[in-house]
Amino acid sequence: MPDAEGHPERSEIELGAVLSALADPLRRTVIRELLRAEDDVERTCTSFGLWESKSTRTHHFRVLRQAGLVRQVDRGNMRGVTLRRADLAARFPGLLELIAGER
Amino acid sequence: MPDAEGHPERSEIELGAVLSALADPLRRTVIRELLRAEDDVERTCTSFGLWESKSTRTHHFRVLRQAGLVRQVDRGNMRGVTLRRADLAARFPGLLELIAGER
DNA sequence: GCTTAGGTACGAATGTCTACGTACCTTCGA
DNA sequence: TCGAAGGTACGTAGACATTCGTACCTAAGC
Repeated sequence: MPDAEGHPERSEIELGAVLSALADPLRRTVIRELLRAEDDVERTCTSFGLWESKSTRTHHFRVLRQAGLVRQVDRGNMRGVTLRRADLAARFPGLLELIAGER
Repeated sequence: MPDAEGHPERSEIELGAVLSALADPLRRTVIRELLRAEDDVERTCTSFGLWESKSTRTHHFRVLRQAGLVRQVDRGNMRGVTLRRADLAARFPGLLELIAGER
């Protein structure tokens, strides 16, 4: 279980990193998907639609994780992905609504 | 007066372009400066602090303009820079507050 | 007319992002 | 035990971003 780490604390989440992460349309799609689900559902990385290759996916989820947008828990076999809804709402109020409202 | 154009309409302002533009700390600084001023003050490009070279500045202001964040009017000699406050507030409510609240 | 200040355009160098293949790891199910 | 599924790590290739220098333009002031 290599680096399941790289999660910043709530107070360490930086606006620049968040905006950079959200600048990519693929990553915005992932966040929008997570926002659509009511509560903080845990999803697998593959469950978001099969665009791109495995390694590319890993890359994008690492960016999201390191920026503080999602949390990934190691389930051995797989990785549970959850949106850090409360942290983001507290740190950057209005941000998630902005993403949710796209398109 | 080369391309003083490249301003998207309000409805054409895309979230992706806006987020990309705001991902850069220099450009966020410019927007924050503009937000600090009460009304839609027209400022020159040079008035934001003298970081970097002239051509780099031009580049960053072009990104901001093409993303729809600022408006640049040709005053012959200089270029008046204004924040597209109303357009942004209408299209992406909460966005500007997010930028203003940084740091 | 000349100079200066504020800007743009273009090209080049450098750097960062994105995407991919390959190899490898871990668990679940046959 | 042997796949197969879900992921990571690493290296690499191509695309895009950032920065700069240089040349050029326009209006204002002398």
